[in-house]
Amino acid sequence: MAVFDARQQRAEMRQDLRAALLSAAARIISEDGLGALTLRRLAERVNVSTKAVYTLFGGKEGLLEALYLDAFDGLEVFAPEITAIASPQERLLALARSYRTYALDWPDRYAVMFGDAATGFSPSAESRRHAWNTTRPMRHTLMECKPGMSAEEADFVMRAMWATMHGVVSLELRQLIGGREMADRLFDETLIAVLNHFAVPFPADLVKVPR
Amino acid sequence: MAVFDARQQRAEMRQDLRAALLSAAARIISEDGLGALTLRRLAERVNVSTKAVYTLFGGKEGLLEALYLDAFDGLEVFAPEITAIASPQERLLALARSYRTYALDWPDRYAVMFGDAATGFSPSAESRRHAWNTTRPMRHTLMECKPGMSAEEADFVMRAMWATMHGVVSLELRQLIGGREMADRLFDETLIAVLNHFAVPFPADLVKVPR
DNA sequence: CGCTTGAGGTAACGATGTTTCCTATGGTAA
DNA sequence: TTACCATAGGAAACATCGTTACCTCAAGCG
Repeated sequence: MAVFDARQQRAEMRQDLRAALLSAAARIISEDGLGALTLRRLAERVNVSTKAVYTLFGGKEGLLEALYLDAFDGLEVFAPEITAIASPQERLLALARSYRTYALDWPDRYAVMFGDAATGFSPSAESRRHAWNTTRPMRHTLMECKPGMSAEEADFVMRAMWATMHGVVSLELRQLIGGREMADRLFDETLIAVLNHFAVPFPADLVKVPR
Repeated sequence: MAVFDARQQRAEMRQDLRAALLSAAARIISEDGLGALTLRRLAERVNVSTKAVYTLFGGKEGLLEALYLDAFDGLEVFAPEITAIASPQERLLALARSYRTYALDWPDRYAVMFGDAATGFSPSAESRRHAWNTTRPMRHTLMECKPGMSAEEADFVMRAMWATMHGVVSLELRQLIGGREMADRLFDETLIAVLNHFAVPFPADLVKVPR
């Protein structure tokens, strides 16, 4: 009993340290960008040595993979406020817009999710599957918008939506799109273009686009 | 005269060294990825010291900016073979597909164009304008597809196309899309969805999409 | 011909990810 | 209980990175 408690306490401390490192890393990234995430700086902030990152994550690559998973999980944090919306169409639109808001609010977290190979990190197949799974609420809402839609079709349309959302957001973050209102229109219109193409009922007046 | 020749020869050697560094850098990136591009390795391959990169580019960031511009210029290399196509619609489709081919053939060059801030490099406003200018042939073809289209509208539709193309290609490169044939369909269908949405005449049977 | 200017090599500097060595603490078998 | 052992984590060294003083030296100038 005492032994079990001690073991459990050790496991908890391990988890606590892991969580502390992850949150500190996320904070560093939010504050000074992904390039500022250094093992020494991270360790100093949590008051441990850099070795802790190796025992817990196996190195910086493992740390980045954990941050990758956390960043995708963060996408779902918006869901609670949105699931209350009755209309599936409005809910789908809200989910899509929250995706963009998330990316614009935490561009460096988004960079972890879609950053290139310069970081030396490439997510594992399992992590990529996890990333895809975070689109489940959106796929579910999508099927509510078009009853009778097969799961395969929903998957395909979801990928199309994801691609267009990511495309607009990615170009916007790199300032390859004009201004904010241009990106607003672009996001809504490409979204509605894809939904219309796949015959997903979507009232056009839902998206207020000045033409 | 002899003075001018000598000066010209010096300038030429400068340009030669600059070109040699750029091509060697591109080769290193193609061979071992963007993370393998090191000033020491680059200098060794061209048989100069790392200082040459500083006098010619001002540092690694300047080198990356030059590679950024070159990578976008590489997009237009496909144009000559494509401009021969008579039908504007088929030409537009060919241009779009060549964009994807370019990205899939040189993923690391594409990473330089759209890589995140982890490299510590962010293109200047002028470089971004140059990047946008490489879409000119596509915009021109777009206007041929829909006579009477204003330049502003063409710009907007071009941005929508770019976003969807980049979105699909980006997810594909990160293996966030199923297989090759899935990405094939996704690319063509999102493209046609956008063009249809903006009322660009585009024969549906031009894109062979098994439904 | 003496002077200046600038490109480019050498070597050092600070910082990074990683590894090696060591310590100490908690669990385990006799 | 006691002696052994496994493991987490700290300290410091290592290889490598981008960068920068410092120097050399050849080309252009009066």
